[in-house]
Amino acid sequence: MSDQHHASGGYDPAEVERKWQARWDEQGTNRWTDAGLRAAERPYYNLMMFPYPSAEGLHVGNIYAFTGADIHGRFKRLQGYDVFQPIGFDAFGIHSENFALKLGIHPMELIPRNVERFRTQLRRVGLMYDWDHTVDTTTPDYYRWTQWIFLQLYQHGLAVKKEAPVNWCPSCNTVLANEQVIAGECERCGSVVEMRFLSQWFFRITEYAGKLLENLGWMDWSDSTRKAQENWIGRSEGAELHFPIARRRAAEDRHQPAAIEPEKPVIRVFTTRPDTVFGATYLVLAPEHPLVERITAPERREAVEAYRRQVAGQDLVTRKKTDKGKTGVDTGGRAVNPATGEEIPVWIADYVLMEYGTGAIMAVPGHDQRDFEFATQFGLPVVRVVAGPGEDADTPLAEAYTDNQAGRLVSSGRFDGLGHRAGCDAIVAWLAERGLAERRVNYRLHDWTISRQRYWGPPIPVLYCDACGIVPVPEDQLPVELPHIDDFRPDASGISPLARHEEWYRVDCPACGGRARRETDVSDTFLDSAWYFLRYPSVGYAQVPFDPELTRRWLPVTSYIGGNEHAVLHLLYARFVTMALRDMGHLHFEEPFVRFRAHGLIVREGAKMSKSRGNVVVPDDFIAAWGADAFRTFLMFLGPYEEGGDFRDEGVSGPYHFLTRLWDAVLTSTERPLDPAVEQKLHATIKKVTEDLEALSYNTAIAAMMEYLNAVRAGGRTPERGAVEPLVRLVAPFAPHLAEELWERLGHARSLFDEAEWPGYDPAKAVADTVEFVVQVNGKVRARLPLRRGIGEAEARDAALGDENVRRWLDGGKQVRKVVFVPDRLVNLVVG
RNA sequence: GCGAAAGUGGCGGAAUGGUAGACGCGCUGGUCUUAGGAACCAGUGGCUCCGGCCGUGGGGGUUCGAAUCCCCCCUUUCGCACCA
Repeated sequence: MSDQHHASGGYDPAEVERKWQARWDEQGTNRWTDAGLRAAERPYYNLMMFPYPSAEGLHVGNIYAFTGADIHGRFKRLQGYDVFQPIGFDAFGIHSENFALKLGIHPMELIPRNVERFRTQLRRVGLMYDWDHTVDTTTPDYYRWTQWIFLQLYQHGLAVKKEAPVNWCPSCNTVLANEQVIAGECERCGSVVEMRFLSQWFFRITEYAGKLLENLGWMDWSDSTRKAQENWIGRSEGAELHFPIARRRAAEDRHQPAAIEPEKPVIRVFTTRPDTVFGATYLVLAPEHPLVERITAPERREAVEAYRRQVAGQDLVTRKKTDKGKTGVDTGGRAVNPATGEEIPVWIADYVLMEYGTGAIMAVPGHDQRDFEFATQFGLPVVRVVAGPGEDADTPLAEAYTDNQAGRLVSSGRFDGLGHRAGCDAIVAWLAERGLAERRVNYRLHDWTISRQRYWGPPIPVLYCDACGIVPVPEDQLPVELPHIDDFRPDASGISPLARHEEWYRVDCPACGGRARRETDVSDTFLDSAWYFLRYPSVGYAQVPFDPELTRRWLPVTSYIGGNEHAVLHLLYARFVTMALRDMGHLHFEEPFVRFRAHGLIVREGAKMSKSRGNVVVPDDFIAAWGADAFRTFLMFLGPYEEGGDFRDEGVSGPYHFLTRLWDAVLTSTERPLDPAVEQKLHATIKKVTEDLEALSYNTAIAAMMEYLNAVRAGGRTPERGAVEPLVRLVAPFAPHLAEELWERLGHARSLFDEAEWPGYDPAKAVADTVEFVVQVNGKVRARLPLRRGIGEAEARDAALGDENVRRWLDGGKQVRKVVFVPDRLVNLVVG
C-alpha cells in the first residue's frame, strides 16, 4: 500500500480529507449552540452506542458501527432534518481499570490519554459529531448525576441493599461478572472462581419486568434484539402452590392422609404445570432455602450440611451446567401434597435455584424431564397423571411425558379428562378455595447488582451511620468524588480499595452529626451508560442532569444504532432507568429508544477477529493507504449492514476505484443536456439510493451508484455535468470529504451539508419507456423482447407469438391453453 | 434442550412468487508500457452434439412459473440455557 494508487486523475484522499476535516473543525460544522438546540424545528436525535476508550485505539468494529450511523445522520441532514449527533466515552469500569493495572498507569492518567486518541481517530474517519456536546462518564460533572440517579432510585425504594452470591476470583482478588467467568474459570487468569456472599446494592429492575416486556410489542426494534430481550425477561405464567410441612410421625402412619393445619408453615413452590399436582411425588428445595434448617430431620442433618457446604463452594457457572448429572440429598423432612393429601419427601438439590421463583419446586417426575432424571437416579416414585392419545393411567413412562397440547389428566380425581389449560384453571381454583394456591406470573429477570468492589467507578453515594443506619448523601453534596489513590489494586478482602482509606470514608453523619462511614463500593459501569443519552443535549448545565425544555424537544431518541452484544444489558438497563425516572416525574416518556437497529459483525477472511488469531484489522493503516472515504464505503459495501460482512483486504480497491472514477467523471464532465437514457437511469438511481438509505441497505445503495456511474461513463463517453452533480450528493453520506471537495469544485462556496438538498426524483422518469419482456413457454424463458412500457396483454401476446424462436416451441399443433400476463415484465404461454 | 438467523459462482454478496448470479473482488485475454503496477477495453456458473440442457444444502409438495411459499431432513452461526 503506497501512494501509487493515487496516480490517476489527481484524487489524493489524504489531502482532501485533511483539508475538510480542518475546515469542519474551524467552521464548527455539525455543532449546535444551546440556542440552536432549543430552536430546532425538525429535531432528529441520531444516537449511536458510545465506545469504551480502550488503550488499543479505535477498533474496526467501532468504525463499522459509527460509519453506518453517521451515514444515516448525514442522509437525514441532507433531507433537511436538524440532526443532533453526539458522541462520548464510556470510560469507567473494570475493563479500563484492568488495563491500567496491566500497564501500571493510574487510570486518571491513562483514560484521558485514551480519550484523546479516540477523539483524533474519530475525526480521522470523518464522523459528523457535535464535539461541543460530548460526555465522559469519568468526569465529576457527569457522575455527579449518575449518583443522583442512584439516590432517586433509593428514595423510591428501587435501590436496596441485600446479601447475594457473587463470583470471586481468588487470584485477581475481585468480583467477576457472570460474563467474565468461562466454564467456571476466570477469563483473565484461569483460576477456578469461587462463590462468595457479599452485601450488595441491587436495583429492583424486576419491578418493571412486565412493562419492559409489554413495550417490546410496539417498539420499532430489530427483531433479533427484541427476541433476545424477551428471552432474557422470560415471562412464565403459572401458580404458586403451598405444600404444608408435615408433622413428624412414625413411618407406619404415613400412608394415612395427613391433616392440613392452616397455621403450620408451608413450602411455597412455583410451577407452570399446576395441572400435574396430583403427580408431585416429592419436593426439592434450593440448598440455600431458609426452610431447610427447619425441616431437616436430626438423623439427616450431617448429610444435609455436607451437601450445602459442597454447593456453597461451587462457582455459579459450574453449578448451572446441565450436563454434569443430578445431585441432591433427602432432608428427612416431609410435606403434604395439597391435592392428594399424601405425605411426600423433601429433598435439596443444586438444580433448584434460590433466585428463581420461590427457590423450591414440586417434582413431577412423570411430566418433567429433570424431575424424571432425578427420581430415576434416587429411586423416587414416578406417577403418571397425564395421558397422551392412546395412553391411559397405566401406560408406563420411559421418560417424562411433557406434551401439554394432546395430554389429558388421569389419576387426578374429579379433574380426570381435562386438558392442560382447563386442568390448570380448575385445580388452581380448587386449591385456592383452601388458601393453598394463587395464580402467579414469574420472570426470569433478576434484580440488577450494581455494587462493584473496585476502584474505577462512581462511589455509591450513601453513608452508614452508627446511629441512623443507611443515610443517602444529600443531593447538594454531590458528587461524592472518587479520590486519587495510588493503591487502587483490588485485594482478597472482598471490599473495595477505597475501604483502605479511612481519611476518605470516615465522615460525619449529615443527619445526626455522629460517626459515619461512606459506602466504599462503586457502581457498575452499566449505570453510567444507562442515562448518557439524556445528558448529551444538556451538556454544560451544571445544576440539572437534563434540562426539561431541551429534553422535551430532543427526546426520546429518534434513531439508535448499536451492537446486539448489548441487547440484554445496556438496552435493558437504559429502559429501566428511563421508566423509573418517568414514574418519578422527571421524564415525559417511558421508552428512550423508540427505533433501534442492530448492526452486524465484521469478520475477517471468514474468521472472527481476535488478537490471538492475529487477524485484527488496524484501521489506521487502511485509512492511511486508501483514505477514510474509501474505507467507509468499503465497510458499508461488505454486506447488509444489519448482518455484518467479511473483511477481505483486497476488496477495498473496488470502492476506492469507484471513488476515483467518480472524481474523474465529475472533473471532466461538461455542461450539456442530459441524454434521455442517462436521465432515466439517474432518476431510477436516486429512487433506489433514497429507499436503500432509509432501510440501512447500504451495500445495495453503493452498488446502485456504481452501476449508474458505469452507465454514465459507458464506452468512455464524457459525462454530462447534470448527470454527475446529483451523484456527488448521493455519495456524500458515504464519502463526505470527497463529496465536499467535488461540491466546491463544482462552484459552491458553502459546505455541501449546509447548502445541498438531497436529490429528488420523478417517479415517472425513473422508469424506461421500453422494457425487456420475458416470453416463457410453459414457464421456460424462450425469448426476450423489447416492448413499449404499459403495453396491454393482447398486444404483448401477439408480439410473443410473432417471435420466431417462440413459434418453434409452439410447433406441432400445440394449443395455447392459457396466457399469463405480468404487466411490463412477462408473458407466459401455457400450451398443452 | 429452547429461541433466532442463515445455507446461491473461485470469494463477498444481489434478487422475497415472474430474466438467478446485480455490484464488487479475483481470474483470463487485449491496449498502453523498457518492465512491474496503475488505467482502459472485452470476457468470466457448469455441461453442450451450439438446438439447448442443468443449476440457489438434500428430499417432497403447491403454482402457468419457486432461491423466494408449505412439509420433512442435513449443516452452520449467534443468543439463552437445570428458569420449574
